[in-house]
Amino acid sequence: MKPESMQADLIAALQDQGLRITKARKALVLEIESRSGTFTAEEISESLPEVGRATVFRTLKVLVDGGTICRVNTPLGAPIYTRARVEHHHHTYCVNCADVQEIRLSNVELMLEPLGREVKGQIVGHSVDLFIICDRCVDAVSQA
Amino acid sequence: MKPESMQADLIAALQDQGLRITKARKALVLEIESRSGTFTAEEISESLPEVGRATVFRTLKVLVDGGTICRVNTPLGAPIYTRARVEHHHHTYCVNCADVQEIRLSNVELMLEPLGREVKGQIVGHSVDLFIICDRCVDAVSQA
DNA sequence: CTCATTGCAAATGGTTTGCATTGGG
DNA sequence: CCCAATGCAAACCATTTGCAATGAG
Repeated sequence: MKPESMQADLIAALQDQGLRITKARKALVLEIESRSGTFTAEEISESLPEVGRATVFRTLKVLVDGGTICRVNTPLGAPIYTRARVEHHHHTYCVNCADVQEIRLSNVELMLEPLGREVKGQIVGHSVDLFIICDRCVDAVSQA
Repeated sequence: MKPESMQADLIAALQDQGLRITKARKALVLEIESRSGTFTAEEISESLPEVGRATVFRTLKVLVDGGTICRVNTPLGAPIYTRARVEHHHHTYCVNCADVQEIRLSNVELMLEPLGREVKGQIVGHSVDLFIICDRCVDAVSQA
């Protein structure tokens, strides 16, 4: 598993969308790959001063449209992005420290199915996000 | 069920939070009551030119904090507000016309319970939103 | 070569803040 | 009376857009 193979899919995704592989896009993909967890447009932009702000947003949008990364709207502040490692997943959002974790809830899809019957119209997707107080914060709070 | 009684709870909610009943807040509550479905801060502000923009936002926030209205973040554009008629509920969001409907999914709470075991940290809330193509839009699309 | 893509800077949309003024209790 | 709440305008933040310059294919 060479470092190149890690980003191959992201680059491939761009090509699949008929997009050019430019210096800026390569830098962005590399930057995203280098991050383990979640990130914001702002953070990426800060790390890549040589890439214009607008291009960061434009490229993030393209990646989201291509399904390779995933945007999570947070109640306050800017949306958070995560690599879409799994086909479909959900998130936990710590209401205290705003940390977002990507999780795979094993049977959400299954359970959602019966709900469809209660809904008028065609379900095309869903968002199941859990607001939590993460372990770190629970500890911090209980000590205060 | 006099019109006054309709807004009593909203006014009461303000008082419960130790807030003053001012002209601006009365106007806002009345305006919210007059709307059947969902609304945006912008719409309220337009309908009440005598109330300052900032006050609209300040008051909406207060009402959200008080739990009497509910803010739904939409993927694009400004958040949408709905009266929180039921203790807890969810939303359908039409990806085509952006219409938001408040729905009560009978067994969401039940089904979320087992999911808690998969999650580290304390669950304090959740957001289950369904992205749909509403009846109106399904019709429109199929005719095109 | 040519057109997609870029960087920049200015514009935008939604919301917040500072501050002097007003008015509810 | 006093301080919470207001209106206004300016500030703010994240994001988008217009446009001329660049560079990938």
